[in-house]
Amino acid sequence: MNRPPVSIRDVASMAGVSVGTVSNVLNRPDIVAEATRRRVLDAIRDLGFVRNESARHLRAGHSRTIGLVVLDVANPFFTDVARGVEDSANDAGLAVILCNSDDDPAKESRYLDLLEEQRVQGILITPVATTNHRLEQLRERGTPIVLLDRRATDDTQCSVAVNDVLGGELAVRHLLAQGHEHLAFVGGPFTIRQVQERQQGALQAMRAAGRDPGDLHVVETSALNVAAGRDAAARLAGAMPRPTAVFCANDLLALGVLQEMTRRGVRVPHDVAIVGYDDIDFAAAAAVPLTSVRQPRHLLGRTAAELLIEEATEDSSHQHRQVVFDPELVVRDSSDRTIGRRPRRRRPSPEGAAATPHPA
Amino acid sequence: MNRPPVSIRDVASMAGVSVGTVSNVLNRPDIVAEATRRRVLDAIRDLGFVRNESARHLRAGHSRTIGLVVLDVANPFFTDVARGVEDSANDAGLAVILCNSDDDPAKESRYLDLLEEQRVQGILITPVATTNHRLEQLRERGTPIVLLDRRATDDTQCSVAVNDVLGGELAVRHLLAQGHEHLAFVGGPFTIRQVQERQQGALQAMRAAGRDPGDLHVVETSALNVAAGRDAAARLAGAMPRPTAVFCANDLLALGVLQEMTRRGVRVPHDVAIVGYDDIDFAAAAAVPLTSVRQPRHLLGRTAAELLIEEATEDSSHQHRQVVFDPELVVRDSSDRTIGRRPRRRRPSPEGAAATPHPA
DNA sequence: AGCGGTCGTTGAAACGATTCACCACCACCC
DNA sequence: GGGTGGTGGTGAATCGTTTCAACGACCGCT
Repeated sequence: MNRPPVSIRDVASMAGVSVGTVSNVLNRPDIVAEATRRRVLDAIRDLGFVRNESARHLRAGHSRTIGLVVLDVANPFFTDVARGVEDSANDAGLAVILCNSDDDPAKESRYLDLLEEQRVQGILITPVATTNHRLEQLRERGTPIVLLDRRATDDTQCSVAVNDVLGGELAVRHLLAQGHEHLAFVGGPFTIRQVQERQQGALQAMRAAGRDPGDLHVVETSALNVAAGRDAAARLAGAMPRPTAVFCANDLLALGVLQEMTRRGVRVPHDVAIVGYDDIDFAAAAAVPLTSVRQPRHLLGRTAAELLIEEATEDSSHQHRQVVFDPELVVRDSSDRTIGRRPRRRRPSPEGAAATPHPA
Repeated sequence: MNRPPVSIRDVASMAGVSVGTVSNVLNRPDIVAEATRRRVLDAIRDLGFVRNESARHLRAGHSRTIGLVVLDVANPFFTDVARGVEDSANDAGLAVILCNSDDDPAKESRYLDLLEEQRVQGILITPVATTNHRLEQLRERGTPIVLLDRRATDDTQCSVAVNDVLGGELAVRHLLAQGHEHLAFVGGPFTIRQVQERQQGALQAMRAAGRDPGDLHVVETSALNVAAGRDAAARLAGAMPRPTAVFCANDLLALGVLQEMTRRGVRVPHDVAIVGYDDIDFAAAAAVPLTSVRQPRHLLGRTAAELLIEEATEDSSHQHRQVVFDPELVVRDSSDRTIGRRPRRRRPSPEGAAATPHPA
């Protein structure tokens, strides 16, 4: 069953050439004579020879892998980011080592050790804490690092993030343009940077429209899930004046608000408009398709990986960049005042994307 | 910035010992005298020495990584499985290299090459095709392979899967127990094994209850998404007699059915009961919380990784095993006939689990 | 014939850690 | 003093590949 491993030396002796020639066939086939090359390739095939990457990399000094450290792959955000990273790495012939820090600094640190021992070409990371001695150290020792979904505070490193303030602005600007007077923001806890920035964007949009930011009815939630959304909607329903438009810090909250409003007989979007954030698959598939702010997650991952690869390949001529992507507003029925005044449009079903290619 | 890499040799000369001793400090610290050990450890710290895994593995003959090849990590099913794999690998001190085959045999093959070159300890894979020459070859050359979410046809390999027939049986048995007479199955296309097996389970449950399997009203869909579910519901609404219970091949279909039924004024669960499959996060958070069949996804990944590690570690005494997990029925409002006849229970909110820990 | 230039191939020296046979040293005891 | 044992450390060989100086063969040119 377990045949002895076959090395370049075995190939060489079978083909009647030196190991150097075999290596040339593998790496610079053009400089080897046609006949020799064929003999070597035949031997490789017959013996089932497979290159040993460890040996290659020992010589090269670094491996053909990059590390990806995220808070949790089970989170759809990171899932899409990971896809982007992988696609990009794949194009460059690199493998991706995936690590979940679970928001735990100790676990993060262990994974960084592991990646450094693997001599990865570079590391993409959403660090648990903002300042991180281990990361500094890694960078000093020559491992390129790119921050994911975090903005670098100085220009000694690359980072890739999405502009959450703009996202909040887009949402509220849209609601104001629809003629809404009484707006609410639902989100929390405010210790989360994203929640804060999205609210900040909402306030900016108010100001820009000449409205008093104090008019924004803020409902702080204890979490970012559907249940919290339902609670928030219950609180909003009793408010005077009742807001006619609600911007939620994420889609789960928005779905909760939608459910509770519907249950209370408040019609969406006729009586109240709702805008969510993240554009998760279910936003489009909800009972009332949800307007939402979409982040270019796949692109985020892709770009981060490209920056990393560039930094790892370029010979110290690399210019660090802090890329910030703009999110995009996807308008659907939940915030569309024209609904009901004209025939219901069946948009080209976006939920096709929500299909599970694998049904399990 | 880029300091020269520091090797075990540098450590040795700084500590005034031989490289062998440094290696001993790293691998068998107990056989080194206290004083020497401390001197070596100090040198390691001062120089910032980091072991080179490539070199270790070149000697060892295999690396401390395992490969995970799935159809698509963006699919929540595989996301959870991947988490399980990673947790397990982490316990064993192994790193996971993540690969998406995208259901493309060519891409799968490329990744298998890459993993073999990395001399991974083993590979966990959901193969695109059922028979796969590359996999045979890999196994013959000594790389342990464990099939994920596929049942091995012979006992020359390990596999880990979930019993889809039983899942279908559980769903329909439950609906029959609730006293439903007219049942429907919604799912498709039937080329998908999971769809087929879930239907088969449904039929078995009918037979076991002494019912004519022909009574099951089957609606084949073209896809497994929300839109297809809505279409199926439209078709069901016109059927005579109209089924009072619908079992859907996955949750997206079920949510589509739920939406369309509600839109048509058909009340769930009063007029029609619905059972889905997969227990995705949104099942619990839907307008009417959805009864669903839950698969132990995390456990699936964990177990697969454990089998793989066992096979890779044990010295040929390994017994191949085909593990099949049983799914579990999670009953919620959508199939609960008692709803409305008694005060609405707010169950301990399961959608807490649906929170995005990372809000982005 | 002698020279310079290609072309194709060779062989050995790296890369960095591990392993193992072997040695130096000391202690102890007959 | 010579044998025995134990402790602690050494140094060379090894893993499989890449790289590069060097070399032989051959050709064309003077």
